[in-house]
Amino acid sequence: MTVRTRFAPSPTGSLHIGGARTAIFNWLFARNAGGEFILRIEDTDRTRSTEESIEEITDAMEWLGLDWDEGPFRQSDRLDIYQEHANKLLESGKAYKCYVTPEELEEKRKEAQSKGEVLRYKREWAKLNEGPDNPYAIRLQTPDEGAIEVQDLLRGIVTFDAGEVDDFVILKRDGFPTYNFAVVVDDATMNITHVIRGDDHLINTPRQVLIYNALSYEIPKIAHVSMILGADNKRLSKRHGATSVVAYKDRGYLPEAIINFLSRLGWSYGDQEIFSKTELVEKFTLKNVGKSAAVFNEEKLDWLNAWYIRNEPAQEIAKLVIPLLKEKGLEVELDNKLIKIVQELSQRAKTLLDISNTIDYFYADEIEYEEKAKSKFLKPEIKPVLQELADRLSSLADFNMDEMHKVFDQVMEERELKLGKIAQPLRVALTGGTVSPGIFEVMDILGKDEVLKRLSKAISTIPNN
RNA sequence: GUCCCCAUCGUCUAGCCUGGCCCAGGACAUCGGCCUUUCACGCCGAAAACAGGGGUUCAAAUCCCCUUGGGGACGCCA
Repeated sequence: MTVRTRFAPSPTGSLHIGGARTAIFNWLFARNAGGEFILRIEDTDRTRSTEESIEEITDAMEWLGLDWDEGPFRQSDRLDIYQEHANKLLESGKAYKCYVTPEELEEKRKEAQSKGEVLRYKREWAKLNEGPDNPYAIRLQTPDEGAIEVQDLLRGIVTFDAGEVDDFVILKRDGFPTYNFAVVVDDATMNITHVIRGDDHLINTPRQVLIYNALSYEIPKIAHVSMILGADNKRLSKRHGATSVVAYKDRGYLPEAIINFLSRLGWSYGDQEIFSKTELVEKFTLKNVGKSAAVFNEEKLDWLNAWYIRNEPAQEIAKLVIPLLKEKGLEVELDNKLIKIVQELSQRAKTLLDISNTIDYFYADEIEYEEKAKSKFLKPEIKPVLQELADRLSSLADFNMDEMHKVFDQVMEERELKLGKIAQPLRVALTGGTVSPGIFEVMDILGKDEVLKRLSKAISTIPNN
């Protein structure tokens, strides 16, 4: 039988980190098994679901490279299927109509709460408000005692007391299914073989088991993976800062880094840290998935992102940087110069923004000096050195790094100066600051004319003692 | 409160199932050093954990129990 997994987000916001991890696990599991990955939108909450969210989620998944074989299906398009199933249960007496209004229940709930209790729905309330035209919800008739066993691929058999589960709603009075009902009907009718989802759903599973049984559907294999927590050990949420995939995209992270990082959260393969996507597909098994919750550690993500920026071809990174520069009002083409710059800057960037934010001096018409750098390095005693450098560099017929090195060797020897003594002032002259790629690389990228122009500006800036 | 899940360095984790190879390995972060024209990269090194208690056993991070701690769920949300 073909393995079929699914990712079933509810469109109430953009794809968040936890959802992305679940999606990745399902995707990897399916791809590893040569199976199929289905995308299903769980939009049964009419008040909270939005079109924009659906688009944001699919965009984020495409960006991550999580391609799906079927879907996106929408539960809101399948209402007749759920109703059909609910009617079947109604006819067989496994479910019944409940006329109690949500408001009445809410009141009872509050009342119980004030007594420190939890409301347990009572079957005999069902006929309250009964009338031919009165709206009703459909509830599943559940056993009052006994044990409900859940087979979990990661945790083994988890046993629940049937007494804990009361007659829950499967079809709301608006005709929409509840989460538990829709999930079961969908997973069954879509022939899902493996359900991989967050830990927070484990508690729902006994209810779903009851539905499967009532419908005489086979229960798929289920694995509950642990959740991702924030640094404070609380469930990852808005107050932890950036929690959506797009937020990380916008902050200059690469999809490869996110995939790699999220895969390693709760899953491992010996001591290996860096995984290409193909490698992940090859190596992913549920056996290596851990059971405990994982804290989202942005520093490690940074390290991975830096690794990918460093190791990706400069041309590819350059393509990603261009739109970022455009946003800053810097129109740049994908040419040799840009690729060379990116090649250098990517060695010292954690995110794409680190590149786009430190690139300006390569394109500036006029260099502005950082005050501190200027006062520390552009001092009178260095003026003749810079002048000599300028003279010698200007006479170079071939402005390449070999020749530049020779010029520097000569100047260093004559003046008995170490390279460091010359390089820093020169760096300030050329870049305006004290941090940049190697000085020869910088000169190579700027080219002879620009180097001489900037040198002469620096020289004229320095007072004569 | 009730139910469910979880528990190895600050963090992600290896080892746990199938006890001995573990005075617990790797990675991020931290600190020190080397390299060096700055910043990075790279390399070398340091510090850093089996939550506590009780069993079982010749032997326990590994098996069992209790405690503690953390998380999740208790909706006509998903």
